[in-house]
Amino acid sequence: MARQSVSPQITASILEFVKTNEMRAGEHLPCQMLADAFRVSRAPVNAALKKLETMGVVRAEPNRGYFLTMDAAKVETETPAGEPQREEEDPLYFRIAEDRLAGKLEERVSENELMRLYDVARSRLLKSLHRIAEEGWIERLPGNGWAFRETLTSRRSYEEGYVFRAVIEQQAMLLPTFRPNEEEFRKARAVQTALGEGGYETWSRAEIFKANNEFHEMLVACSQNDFFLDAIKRINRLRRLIEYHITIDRSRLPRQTSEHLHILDLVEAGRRTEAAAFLYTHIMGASRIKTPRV
Amino acid sequence: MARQSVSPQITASILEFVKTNEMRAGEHLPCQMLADAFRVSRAPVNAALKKLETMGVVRAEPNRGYFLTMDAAKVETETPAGEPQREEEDPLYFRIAEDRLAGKLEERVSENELMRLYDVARSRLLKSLHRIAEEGWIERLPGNGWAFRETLTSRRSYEEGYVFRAVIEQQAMLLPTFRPNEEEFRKARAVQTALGEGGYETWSRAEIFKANNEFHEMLVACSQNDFFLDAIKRINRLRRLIEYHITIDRSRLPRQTSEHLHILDLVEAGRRTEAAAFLYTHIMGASRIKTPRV
DNA sequence: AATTACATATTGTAATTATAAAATGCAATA
DNA sequence: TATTGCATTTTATAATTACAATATGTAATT
Repeated sequence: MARQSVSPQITASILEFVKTNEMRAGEHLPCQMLADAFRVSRAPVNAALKKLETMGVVRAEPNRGYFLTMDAAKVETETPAGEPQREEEDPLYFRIAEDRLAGKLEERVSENELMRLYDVARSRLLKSLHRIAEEGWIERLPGNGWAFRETLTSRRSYEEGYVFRAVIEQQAMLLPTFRPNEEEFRKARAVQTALGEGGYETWSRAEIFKANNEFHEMLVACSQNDFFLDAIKRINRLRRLIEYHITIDRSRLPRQTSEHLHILDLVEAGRRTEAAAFLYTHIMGASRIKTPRV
Repeated sequence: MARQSVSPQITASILEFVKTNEMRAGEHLPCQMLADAFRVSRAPVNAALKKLETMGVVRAEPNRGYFLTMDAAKVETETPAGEPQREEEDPLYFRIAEDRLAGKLEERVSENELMRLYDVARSRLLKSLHRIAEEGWIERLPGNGWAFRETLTSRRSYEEGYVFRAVIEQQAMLLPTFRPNEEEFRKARAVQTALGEGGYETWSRAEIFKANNEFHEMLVACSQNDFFLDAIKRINRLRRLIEYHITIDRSRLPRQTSEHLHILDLVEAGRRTEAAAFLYTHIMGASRIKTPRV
């Protein structure tokens, strides 16, 4: 009846933090530092740390705080698979997306109708609807009900999306403020190489999709212009919904990753115009081959 | 205690509808047609028509519906100034924007704090906050409270916005799907001419700003790509908040309108590349001269 | 055949709680 | 001096409910 806690998310965030920072066994995890990093108070961080202690990832020392019991590399495998790792996104959101894509939901729907259909409380439904509205594929009608926009379902808008991405990313790279971030380039290179050298056969669809998006968002972030980055992030959130329904053609991934690496090469060689042009055709090339299930 | 009605908005919409369609006295206003146009049911439309009847704009004929009593041109002046014409946007939203721009609101705020400060109910506050979140200049923190982003307040992001607009609009015009809409061009020409021939001295700041935005959005709409159009609309909603605080330099308006007309000329002459390049410098030129009050 | 008028069904909002969670101040500790 | 541990204050949410507004089916009217 009270609100649901954020501390499970903080738990997951701490694990992620430990991994990306490649921390070692014995390192200290100061409470306030974690709180600042995740923009919450110390309270939920403490709750999360207590849980991690029961999981054996950290151990508490009286009046000194929590310390890692194992190296970052070992952390994930030690995590018990039983507990829901990260909740962050309400499954209801995905159910609505699926049903809309599958044509099970009419263009206009009322809140009560959806509450009955999914058997959820209004508050929870509204949260998902607001999120969807923020992503731009549903909107409140002036009177009762909501209306889906065709963003997700039409072939035409799917193609428009690719054009938009290609233009934004190319232009972002051509901005005078564009400046490659060495550290990020290094990481991206590592990921793309791993993906190209076998990862494309074993990684999950979600992992592949995430790696791809992060590559492109990293490039746009180098433009140092938040409006370009926001625009790309916005459309990528949409893409995720549609592309999950497309069987990934894994045979194309080696070529994709080598193209990604080629882009990094060109940028680092200072051949920005070439890189931007290549990026454009790289994106448009991806759109022509896949076929959305609509 | 129950919800607030949409019918006042419908009332305003009907007046607008009558004017933009240049309807004449005696013309019929079918209920269902209006309901479809505004995407509501007949109920609020009937309520609005009843109100318009008391205002003398329409008259009811039994079993035949409502009919205009005057020509569209006369409608607005006949509207009693006493009633709030159109509410649509909660003033609370603007108060928050003003206070944030004036630096009266910290970067982090809690809902209760804002409720006390503005003396409003939570439900109303949340509506404004959600709208602001959708516009991208505030975000929910994971725990309690909300955090403003620097979108509105920093000089840097103000300039980034101009770059984004210039790029998007130029590129939209260069898309192969771009196709000028004759009717819209004609209307835009009329508005810009009126503005250039004296309107720049008499129109209100809001009217000038609206005309300018509509011109640019019309151009982008011709690209037939909703992602480009959405991106521009999104950033224009932001701009409205900031530019309201800048004293319009009316002496620049004749030049601005003549540039707008020049763009229309170039497009209609089929010189799209030139038009797009000119559009780019037109937008960037505007950014350098104005100075935001921050 | 289209539209209205009216009766009825349905919908979403605003107000009001109880309550768990988050935030925070401060003494104790390393 | 930085950090923890703990007690206290503050915050936001989920569940309920009443009711005005919206939506809609249908007979009557033109």
